[in-house]
Amino acid sequence: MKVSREQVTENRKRILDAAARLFRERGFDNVTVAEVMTAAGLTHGGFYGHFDSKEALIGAAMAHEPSAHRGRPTLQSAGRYADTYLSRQQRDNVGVSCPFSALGTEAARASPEVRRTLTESLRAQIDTLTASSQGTTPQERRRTAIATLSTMVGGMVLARVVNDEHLSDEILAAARASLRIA
Amino acid sequence: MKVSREQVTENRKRILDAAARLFRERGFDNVTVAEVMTAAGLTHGGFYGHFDSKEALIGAAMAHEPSAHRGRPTLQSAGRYADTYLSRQQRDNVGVSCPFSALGTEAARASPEVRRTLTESLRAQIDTLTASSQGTTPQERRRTAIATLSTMVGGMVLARVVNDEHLSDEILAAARASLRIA
DNA sequence: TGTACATCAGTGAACGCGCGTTCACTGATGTAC
DNA sequence: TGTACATCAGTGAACGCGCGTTCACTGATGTAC
Repeated sequence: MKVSREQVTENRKRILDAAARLFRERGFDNVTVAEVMTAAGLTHGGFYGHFDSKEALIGAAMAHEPSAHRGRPTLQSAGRYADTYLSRQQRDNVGVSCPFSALGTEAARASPEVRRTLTESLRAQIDTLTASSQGTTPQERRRTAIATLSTMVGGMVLARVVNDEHLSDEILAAARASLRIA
Repeated sequence: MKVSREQVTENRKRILDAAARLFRERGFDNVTVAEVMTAAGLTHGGFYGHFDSKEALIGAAMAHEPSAHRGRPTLQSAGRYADTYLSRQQRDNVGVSCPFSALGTEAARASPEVRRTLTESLRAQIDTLTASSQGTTPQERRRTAIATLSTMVGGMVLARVVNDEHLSDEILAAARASLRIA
């Protein structure tokens, strides 16, 4: 049955929210179109009214700001941001975490659209973090910001791979302790 | 036709070499058993004489030291190791690179066996790197080593995701410059 | 404002391809004598 | 050492399941009058 225009917009948002979460939790290849639609409260047949293909959904989901992220405090200090990023809480909630730490190695092989989206997102994060990074010149602060993001992403990837929670916690703590943030 | 015992051992090694390379290049899910066998110079039907399942192959491939890695200089300094790790050469040859940077986000969802293997491998790398890391106490050197590995892995993941080679080079350089290695 | 009808978002069955896995067969290996 | 034969690694056709995608249908929306 036809639904109202507002409902269509709402449904699309729910599909993207579900996709963003499920892809982070299980990877692009281990989530089916039908699962995404079910999680969005719909049936799989309607999917192609919203997107051309699963690949198009992946592209849109990576460009989508999930509802779970909205309304979060964004103007916290860089140090607090990093501590939150490298928390056990984030590690254990991969569904709402940063796409680089949740999907980075897969994203490197994804469509040009996905890589373009993530590249822009990373540029924005570098610029933001540069302002609060240590260094005497703008160039040095930018270098520090990039290194900080590398440590955050790598620390989270390693913390999620290892099967020993004690070591995982140690990795998060070591990564946090090493950051040079104002 | 039956083959000699030495040939069986050699074939198994070739399957594991092919799998280790193909999985890094394309991810566990985007490589078929038939492709691995073809790359090893065999046909797909023989696969189950060597391994119980594709999942078992993934486990064995992650525990396998690929032939491409053997004979490499291992006793170089930590600084040289890090510079090599964070080189454009490594970035562009994902097939022979470190499993964490090539498959990290997928490995986090892989079988217990894969995670166990990678955890042991990471422990060994932490111990090795601790010896050449900065810090006044063993604990501090160990923390530095973990942070260094995090930066290396994260820097390589980010460098491979972005679709702008200039930015990618900049990430590698910034990550290299930030390391605190003796 | 009310009514008739065209539109079209969503449903669920069906399709077909790809891939992991199985299996009967082949023929070289390697052992028993 | 040579011969007969049992073993078994590898071959390639076939199976069957899962998943992306399609499509005829439904019925609520929203528009024309």
